[in-house]
Amino acid sequence: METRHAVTARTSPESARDIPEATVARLPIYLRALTTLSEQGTSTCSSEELAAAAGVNSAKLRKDLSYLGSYGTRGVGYDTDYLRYQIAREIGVTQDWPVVIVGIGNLGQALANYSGFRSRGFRVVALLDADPARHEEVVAGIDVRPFDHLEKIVRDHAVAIGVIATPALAAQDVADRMVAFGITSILNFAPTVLNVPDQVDVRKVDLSIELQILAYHEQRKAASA
Amino acid sequence: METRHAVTARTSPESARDIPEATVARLPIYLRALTTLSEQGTSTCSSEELAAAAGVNSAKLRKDLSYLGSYGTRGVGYDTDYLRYQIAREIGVTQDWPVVIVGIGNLGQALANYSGFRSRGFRVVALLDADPARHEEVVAGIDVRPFDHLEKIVRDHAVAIGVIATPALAAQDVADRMVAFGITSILNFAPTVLNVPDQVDVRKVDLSIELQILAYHEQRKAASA
DNA sequence: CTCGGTTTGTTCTCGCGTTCACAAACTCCT
DNA sequence: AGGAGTTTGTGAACGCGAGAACAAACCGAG
Ligand SMILES: NC(=O)c1ccc[n+]([C@@H]2O[C@H](COP(=O)([O-])OP(=O)(O)OC[C@H]3O[C@@H](n4cnc5c(N)ncnc54)[C@H](O)[C@@H]3O)[C@@H](O)[C@H]2O)c1
Ligand SMILES: NC(=O)c1ccc[n+]([C@@H]2O[C@H](COP(=O)([O-])OP(=O)(O)OC[C@H]3O[C@@H](n4cnc5c(N)ncnc54)[C@H](O)[C@@H]3O)[C@@H](O)[C@H]2O)c1
Repeated sequence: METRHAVTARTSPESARDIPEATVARLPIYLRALTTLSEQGTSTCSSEELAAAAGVNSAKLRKDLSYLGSYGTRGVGYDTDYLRYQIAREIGVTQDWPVVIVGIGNLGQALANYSGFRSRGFRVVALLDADPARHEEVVAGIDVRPFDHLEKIVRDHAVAIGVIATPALAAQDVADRMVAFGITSILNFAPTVLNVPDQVDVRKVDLSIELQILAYHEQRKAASA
Repeated sequence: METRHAVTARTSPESARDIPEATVARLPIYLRALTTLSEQGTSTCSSEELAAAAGVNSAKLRKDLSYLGSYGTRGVGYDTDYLRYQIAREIGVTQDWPVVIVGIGNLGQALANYSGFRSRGFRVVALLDADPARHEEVVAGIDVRPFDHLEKIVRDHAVAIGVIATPALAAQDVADRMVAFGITSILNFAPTVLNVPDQVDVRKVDLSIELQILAYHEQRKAASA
């Protein structure tokens, strides 16, 4: 897990509760589980059912939800759609967030083509690549544009979230410019450590690391056989 | 993070140490940092340098490394290549792991084309897809084959690790078959919770969840401004 | 050989996260 | 209305992880 703990309480009157980071990481899972349940026609669910759908302990689920408020009914459970809305609101995905993707190679194209973002609160407003040869292309109905356009795009669309899918060597530079132009959250797919100011959030997705963790346990299993 | 804690000590004579899960998750980062340092010609590095390259606290790094053994020299630091080898050996990536990818759509193709796996201890031995229309295709020099071939492939290549890049609805079924045929580690990209037996490890990569976590913090920043 | 400077390995403490267990609260049936 | 059954919300206990701090160990100069 990232070295990031409970968000320090900000001095705003509303939404005073600060939610533990571990809980924040699970809220999207609950949201997805609730959506599935809702689509299956379940209008009410107990913490036990929802926990099973989300793959967690029911006590943990209840404690997590208790940070948001008291949205259940004892003896009954939770109203599926109501809870779903409350979680979506807490996460902040009741409205769409504009997102820009930089590096439209193998991975960047797959991301651009992914329909799941839109339905989960995100909208890809631009695809950027440094390679002029790519600027002819249209991916997922969106023009691939030069990286230089980043500043204008961030300004015009009030983009706060950027996705980096460039080679590792370019990633730090891309991140620096994103930060300079006002992006404050970065999702990084390049296998490299990004240095950014404190107020900028970075989350990384590193497939090789995931596989290596699996390999470690796999080796363990083999050794004990 | 997954609900998975320190691996219970297995009763094997060798490699008796069991490494905390949090440390296991960081070892690949150290490995990558060491590779970078080595390529830059650094033959020795202190815990401070390596920690900076890996983006962690130096005390944490030293504690992590101490689980592997005592591979440093006080007053000097660590031999880059020697430590790199020791970590690779501990993770189990001194030899290649055969991997099969199921679901060769947008994402599966990007994964198949990704060269970083090979260099980090993994070898894609097969690409499988249920759609007959794809069986004509060759992706990254590998034939796309029918999903039915899974059993034979797992047997022939002794595959222990499987990657799921199918739609969410198909993922559980794919996982069930993988497990039935002997796969014991799964990397899941489909946005769904997989139910598998205890002895099977599952790690998930869910981009929407990552973005939603960023959105939450982003909303917080906006609220405090 | 000794001493000062450097860096590791480890101990200790603190805080977060998970889980248990139960009182409070609600529904439904009689 | 009352009681049995159900389920939430939370207090408390416990274990793991993070980081500070320091003694032990090593190097090199003199
Ligand atoms: N493909 C995968 O499945 C996969 C898996 C794991 C990690 N990754 C990582 O994701 C990143 C992208 O992988 P990929 O396979 O798509 O690589 P790729 O080479 O196919 O694409 C990289 C793209 O980034 C562009 N680019 C390079 N420098 C740039 C810059 N400074 N600014 C803007 N654009 C720039 C290139 O023109 C290219 O289009 C890499 O860091 C890779 O290690 C990819
Ligand atoms: N593309 C992305 O960037 C992205 C991002 C996040 C998550 N995901 C997830 O990754 C998964 C794949 O995404 P995608 O964009 O590549 O989808 P896709 O539709 O392009 O590809 C899915 C592939 O799986 C194959 N398939 C379907 N059922 C199968 C089965 N039972 N057995 C074997 N193969 C089967 C299909 O034929 C298709 O080729 C989805 O679950 C998606 O939600 C993708």
